[in-house]
Amino acid sequence: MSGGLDTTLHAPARLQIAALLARVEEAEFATIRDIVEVSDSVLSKHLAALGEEGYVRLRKAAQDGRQRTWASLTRAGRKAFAAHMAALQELVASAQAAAVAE
Amino acid sequence: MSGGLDTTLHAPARLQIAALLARVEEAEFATIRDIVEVSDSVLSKHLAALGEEGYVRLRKAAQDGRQRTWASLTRAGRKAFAAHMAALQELVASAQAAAVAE
DNA sequence: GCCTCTCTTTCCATCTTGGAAACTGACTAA
DNA sequence: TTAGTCAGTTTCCAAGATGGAAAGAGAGGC
Repeated sequence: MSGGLDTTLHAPARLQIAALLARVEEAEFATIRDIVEVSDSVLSKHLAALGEEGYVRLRKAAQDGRQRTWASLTRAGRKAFAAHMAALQELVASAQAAAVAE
Repeated sequence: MSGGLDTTLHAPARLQIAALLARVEEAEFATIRDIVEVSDSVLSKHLAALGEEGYVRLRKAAQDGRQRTWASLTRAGRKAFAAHMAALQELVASAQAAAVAE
C-alpha cells in the first residue's frame, strides 16, 4: 500500500537524515543530531536502521584524541533516496492519471 | 523534529489520498479505496482523520438508489498539501544549505 | 419487515518512534 | 593502574500509529 515509497526513508527523521547526507560527502554524528534535533539514542538507532538497509556507512575514527563517527550515504543509499524523491513526485503525477481515468 | 512536514499528510496512505484528491474535484469512496489499496475501515478512518484536520470534505448522496460518499479536498486541504510538497522540496534544499555550512 | 449495499465503529494486535538511563569502548589524566 | 570523560549504543519502557476483521448503523429496494 506504499506506492513505491521507501518506508525506511519515509519516516520524517530518516528522511531528514538522508536529505542531509545526500548533499555531503559525510557528516559527523553530532552535526546530524543537532540539525535533525533528536537525542543521541534516537539518532544512533536511525543510523543503525539506515545502515542495516545498506543506505548508510558509518566511519569511526579518532580526531583530536576524541572518538568521532561520520556517516555517509552509500551508493545504494543515494540511489534509494533519489528513487524515493522521484516516487513522491510521481505520486502526484499518478494521482493525476488516476483522476483522468476516473 | 518534523522539519515543516505535516504529519497528518505525511503518512503514506494519507499522502496518497491527498495527492489523488489534489487533482480531482472529488472522488468516490470506492475509487479511493481501490487506488490506495486499503480496507474500507482503514480508508474510512483516514478520511475521518483528514476531515477532522479540515483537509477533506465528505459529501454523501444517493446515486442509482445506492448511497455513495464523495471526498474532496477543502481549500485548507489543498493549501496544506501544497505546503507539504513544498516542505519536501525544501528539505532537500535546506539539507544543501546545512552541508555548505558544515 | 427484511435484505443489501456502503460505509463506520469497535476491538485488537503489531509496529514504530522517542527519550531516559545504564553501559561500552577509547583515550586522557593522575 | 585506576579514575574520569567523551561519544555513541543498547536496554527498557511508554505512547501513538496503523491496519484488518467483524460487528454496527443508515438508506433504500423488494
